[in-house]
Amino acid sequence: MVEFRSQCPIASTLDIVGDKWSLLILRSMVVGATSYSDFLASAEKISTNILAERLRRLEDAGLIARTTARQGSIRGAYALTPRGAALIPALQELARWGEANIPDRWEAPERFYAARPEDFGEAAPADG
Amino acid sequence: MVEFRSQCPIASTLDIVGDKWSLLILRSMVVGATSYSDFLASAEKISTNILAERLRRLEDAGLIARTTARQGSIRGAYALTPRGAALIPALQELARWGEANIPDRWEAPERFYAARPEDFGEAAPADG
DNA sequence: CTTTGTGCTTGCATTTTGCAAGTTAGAATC
DNA sequence: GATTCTAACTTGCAAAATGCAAGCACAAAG
Repeated sequence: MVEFRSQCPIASTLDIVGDKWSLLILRSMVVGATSYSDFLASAEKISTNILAERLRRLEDAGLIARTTARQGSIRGAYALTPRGAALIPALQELARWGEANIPDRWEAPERFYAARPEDFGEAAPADG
Repeated sequence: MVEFRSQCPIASTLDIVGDKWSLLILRSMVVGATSYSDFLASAEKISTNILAERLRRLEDAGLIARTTARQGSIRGAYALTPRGAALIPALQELARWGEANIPDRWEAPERFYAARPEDFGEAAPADG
């Protein structure tokens, strides 16, 4: 369980996702990552033990859900829960700040700024 | 100097303010804290060495400015720079998420959600 | 039934954070 | 003008988080 430093909503949010990696994992999910190897492939080179531990913590915190890709498969497919997707506006603001205030950053892909919490509901979006 | 893990604007923003304390210091400034002892008095009990180091880093990063309260005084008064104030929307989104998704958090004071980056320009707001 | 690849775990080094105590300098007290 | 007082730090060491490299389990492919 998470230990909260105070009852401040910002401090408490950071107690859940304020480590060095959690928000980056969520970011990757917003732009389509679903598997362990997807996360490992991101530009920031997270190490495997940290990734495994963060995925567990984010699952425990109800921000992501692991739905094994096929029956009995070890291969997990991770998806944002509504609770996790509710962090999208915060991620977008952090991205906007970085683009505006740090030179030579990537421009986030359009789908990132277009993403909305409602897109990550219980059902997968209809396909056509 | 900050080492960036990648050119991702989110990752880079977190490389600057993504430690355990920086965003909380900025939060305190948004609601009026200006001195070292103001920051120490916040509910989260930051330790003095960390606080001193974070203030230095935030100043180096151009997010806050130290303006000694009076000529020759050791007593510093810290203020958000426009660059630091530009993080206010991100702080507000983190607070909104915490209020909506973690039980029993404080409600942020009205002045916090009312704060806007433009309020922290070069000049102090007119008084009347 | 060996090879390949994904999804992890383990062990240990390094870095970051935390705690308690000490230091320095201006302000107030006498 | 010495004596507290308090704000603003620094220092030393313990504890926790992170990083790196290697290893292991399991499934699919050949």
